[in-house]
Amino acid sequence: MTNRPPPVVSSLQDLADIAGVSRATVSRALNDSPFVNANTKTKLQALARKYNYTINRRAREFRLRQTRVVSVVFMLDLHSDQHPSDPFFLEMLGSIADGLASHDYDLLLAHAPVTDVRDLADSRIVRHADGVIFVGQGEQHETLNQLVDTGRPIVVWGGSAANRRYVLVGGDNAGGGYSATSHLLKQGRQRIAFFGNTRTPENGARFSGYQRALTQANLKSDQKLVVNIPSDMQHAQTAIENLLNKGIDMDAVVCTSDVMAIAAISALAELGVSVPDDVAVIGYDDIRMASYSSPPLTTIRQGIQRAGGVLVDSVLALINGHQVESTTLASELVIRRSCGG
Amino acid sequence: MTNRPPPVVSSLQDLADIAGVSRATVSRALNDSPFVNANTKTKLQALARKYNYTINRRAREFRLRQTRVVSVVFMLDLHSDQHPSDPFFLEMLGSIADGLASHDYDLLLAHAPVTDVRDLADSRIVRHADGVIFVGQGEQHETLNQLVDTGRPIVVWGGSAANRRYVLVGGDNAGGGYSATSHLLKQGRQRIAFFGNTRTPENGARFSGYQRALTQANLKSDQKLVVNIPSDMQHAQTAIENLLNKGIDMDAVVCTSDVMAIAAISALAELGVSVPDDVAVIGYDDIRMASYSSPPLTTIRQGIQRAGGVLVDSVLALINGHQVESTTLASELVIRRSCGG
DNA sequence: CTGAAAGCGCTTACAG
DNA sequence: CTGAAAGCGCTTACAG
Repeated sequence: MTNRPPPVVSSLQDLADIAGVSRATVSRALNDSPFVNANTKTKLQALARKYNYTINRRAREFRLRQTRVVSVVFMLDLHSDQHPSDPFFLEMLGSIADGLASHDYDLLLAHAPVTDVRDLADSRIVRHADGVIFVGQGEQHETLNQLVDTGRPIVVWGGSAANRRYVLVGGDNAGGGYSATSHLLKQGRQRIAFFGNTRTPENGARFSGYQRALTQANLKSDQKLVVNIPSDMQHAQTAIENLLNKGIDMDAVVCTSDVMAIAAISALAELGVSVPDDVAVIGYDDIRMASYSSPPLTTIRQGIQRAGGVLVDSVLALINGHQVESTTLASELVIRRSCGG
Repeated sequence: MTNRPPPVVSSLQDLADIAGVSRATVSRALNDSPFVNANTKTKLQALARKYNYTINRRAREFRLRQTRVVSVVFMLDLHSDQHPSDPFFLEMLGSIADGLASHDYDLLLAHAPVTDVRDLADSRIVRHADGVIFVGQGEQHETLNQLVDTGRPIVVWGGSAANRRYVLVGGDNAGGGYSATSHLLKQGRQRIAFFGNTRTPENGARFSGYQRALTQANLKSDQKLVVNIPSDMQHAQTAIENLLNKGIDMDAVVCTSDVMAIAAISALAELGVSVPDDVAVIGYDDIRMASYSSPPLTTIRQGIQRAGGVLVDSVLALINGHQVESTTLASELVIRRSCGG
């Protein structure tokens, strides 16, 4: 007497043959359709588990003309040739990945910088995904607007910009820039520099908050202290060196990212300037490392975990044909030691 | 007289109808098959471009039973409940993403921690990809071995381990641990601590290098200075506090990651201990931020850019049925200021 | 509630 | 070099 090997079940039909039903019924059962007898459904689902069968995803996607993939595009600053080594990106990516996974969607990662919509609309990134999440707008607000017009579900993390047609999720940038600057003013700082690329909507809003705080304190902003640079470490370091070389008077710096702030502190220390005694430094984002810098960084927290969830919920809603509102998440001042106080 | 709208071409058949050939010929032409007349091919390719048509990827993948996707799995330390906020991961991810993109493969990101092979082998991550790159082995060497037995193309970034059956790409960890420790000894340090989870193959090898350097200098390692902790910032900070609280004599720390080193420096500074005057700190990885910490970090460089390329070339070769050798990349001591000298 | 049938867009062995 | 034909594994409108 020979043992027959267990049948290999690699399609709906195989399972249907075993169960003695049609593959249509198996399809319905496994997709939890209401149009199957509850018993049949339970039996079929158990059978699928027993034979370790799951629906062939490519076939299903092909049939349904969907991909069940969401692309994530990081908008790199075109003026900075650095790779995105900012941990803010990784934390955001992790939070998006978690959100997508919980809805059984895959995450397709786009790494190349984006310049032209037409290229983008035709790219694998957009064509092979049901929707796209952009992290940051860079200076490509208009490109994003045009992409919406192609009808693809897209959601953007960033700051508000005029004539926006895409769904936006972002922090309260004007508020963040304001509270960072106010905090510094409360510590008695008067010569406060601003580091960041103010052409991006996020940083533009942060800068307006900075200006508002200054005005409110009856100070006017000094162009020499406004340093328009990409938000990376290299530029922050160079900016500190330039300011110091030129002998420009300054007692604080507002940075548009934590990595800039960390690099600024390092550059200051290297030149014998004490933080926070001589110059206070405040960051933005509250990446994990902010607690572990020397000194620990005072910064504006963007709720990164929450952000990922909202971004995912928003694209998914769009994909499912729903109307979606833009969202602004609260920003919070986190006081550590880099500003004294 | 009315203008007829340009025909929408959304399949091979549509293009074939326009060209007056069969869809088989169009398929061959667009896939650059040698079995088509060169002129026909050129004409058809031009036509495809004109009508902005590209082959439906899902249909093709379904037909060919391939996905043209490579998954990337970060092996998180199961003893650390932190998200992977280590920039090393992001830099590695970027480098892998670049490599994959240049071969027209998509990157599927896996974020959930991995425990059981059976779960893993059945997971979307493995089933919906042509191959998988694991970054780090964690303590799951055996799990990885079992996964190879399922016949899937997998490549692992990590350290060498006994009875390995998977293809490995990694740095020279023993050499790295050795040169880090030797460098410290040359600076006159004698009480050198080691921070890291030595149960992972990578860190185990680094630790053996540490021990070898010590032995060679006629010092023996002191168990009180060997701190077995996950390679994250929180644990590094706590370890410094513990050592100092217990009054354990120490003049240097070898860390198994740059983020640990940065956190250690911060903890030391908070407690009034000067780096490098009182305690020297050396990191591992040479993430971008290593140049910008305070003080700038002396560390062991792992060629992250090169690593991504090798990992990608290796999985792709495996996917194409080739034999693949494991690779060891050289490690390099990068001297900055955190160890004096 | 269930099944037979059509069809999604592609590739390729086969025949010419 | 080219085409007709089969078939990948699935879903769903239609009929019962």
